[in-house]
Amino acid sequence: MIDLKLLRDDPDRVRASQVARGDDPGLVDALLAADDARRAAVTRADNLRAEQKAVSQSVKSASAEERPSVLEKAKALSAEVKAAEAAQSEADAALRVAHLAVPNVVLDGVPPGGEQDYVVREQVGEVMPMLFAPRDHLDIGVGLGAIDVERGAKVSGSRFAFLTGWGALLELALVNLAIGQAVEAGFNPVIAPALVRPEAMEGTGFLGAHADEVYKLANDDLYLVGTSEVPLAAFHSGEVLDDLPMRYAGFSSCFRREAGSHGKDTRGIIRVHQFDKVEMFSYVDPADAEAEHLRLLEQEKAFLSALELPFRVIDVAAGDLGSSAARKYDCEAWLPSQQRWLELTSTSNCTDFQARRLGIRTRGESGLSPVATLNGTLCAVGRTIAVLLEVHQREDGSVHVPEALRPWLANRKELLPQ
RNA sequence: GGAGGCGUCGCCUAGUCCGGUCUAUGGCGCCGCACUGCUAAUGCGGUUUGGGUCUCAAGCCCAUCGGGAGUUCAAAUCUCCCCGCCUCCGCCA
Repeated sequence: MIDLKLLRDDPDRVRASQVARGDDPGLVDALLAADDARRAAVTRADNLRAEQKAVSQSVKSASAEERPSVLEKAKALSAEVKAAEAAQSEADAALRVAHLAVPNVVLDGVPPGGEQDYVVREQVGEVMPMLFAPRDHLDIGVGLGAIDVERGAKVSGSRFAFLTGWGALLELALVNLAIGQAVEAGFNPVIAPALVRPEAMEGTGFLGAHADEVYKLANDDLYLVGTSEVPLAAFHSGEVLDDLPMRYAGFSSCFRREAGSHGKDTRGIIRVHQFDKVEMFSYVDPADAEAEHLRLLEQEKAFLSALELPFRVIDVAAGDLGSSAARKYDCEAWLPSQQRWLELTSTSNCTDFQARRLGIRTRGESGLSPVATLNGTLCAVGRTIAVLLEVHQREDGSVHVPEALRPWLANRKELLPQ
């Protein structure tokens, strides 16, 4: 939720943000109107309550002959208060709807426009031309006995896979490498629940426009998380944090319905319903948010570099940001089989937008105020395995093992087809 | 799954039986001031959070006793539902 004070003081800035996102600036005026209406309703109800309270308190001290008329007056006021309170809760609800409809205000420098309007910040590593026709990760993975999508489909349906043998060990190696790097960098490691209550899902904004993406367990009123950003953000909900910054690296399984992506990335394990992920999450003072964002990006770059993968960093355009994000950087690795860049990590600066909704505050000079929250992928395992296999493949079907992963892979320098 | 107990403004706690005196008691901690070579001790004052009003300052007003609904002129207190924690029983990797 955006800061209503900012909205009242500088509505043009919020309108400009909407325009940059390709979103409706009219939502800003609707929110302003809802805010006005609510304040009017609150003032009216407050005043009536004050009056009622006074009369009500005089009931006890009233003399026997006064009492009936005082009681009558109190009853009449009580009914008025009831009506005013109903009007107030209606106005509250209307404000909430209008408030939730306005996404975070984008930061200065974010490229305007849609999905295609990203700006490439840098490229790390070179895309080496393959001297043979590259195979895709599924072919390679099947050859290694590392990926089994047929049995995945038999047991769980399409977009599910088994990781077996070297595939299973690769996952554990990646997770170990990622968690180790994060701990080294001062992140507190966390194994997070993958099932959360509605409030956690709502508070992080995942039941908005993308509610279709989320698995729900209706019998238990619980949701399966699509990322450990959800439990990590909700971790401190409703709390006052005195020791900022706080940094976490959470490991969890992630579940996505992929409702809107029929026919997209259907082959292999690039887009599946269940995968594991190591996610960084930071709570910081809002003044430090942009610096922290770059810090998360550096962690992602260091991790991909350790895997010896060529990648580029893009500054995602305003229209392609999630509603909570004020800025987002993606790292995209080169996928040889498709000759394209594939998103491997994504880091978002949510400023105080998410924290306001979750009630996560810190003590400042002028009392309590929301913190800033930031999240970033350190390693989305399945997709990273896919890219690793493709980039490090050799003509004979063997796969080079980056040095950083070898401690967990029996010190192998290469994986050989079965 | 069954039975019982508990939840008060940072922490602990009084109040709940029997509705109005609760503008929620006291202690600890914290902040300010006084006293004092320094510290400590002592004394005095302050210390929930959110919202409204406003010269966005003081002040004033409203709400807030785990959450919600209800009864009532009036609810921390009575009723119902929900959530969480604890104890015991059952089941279980």
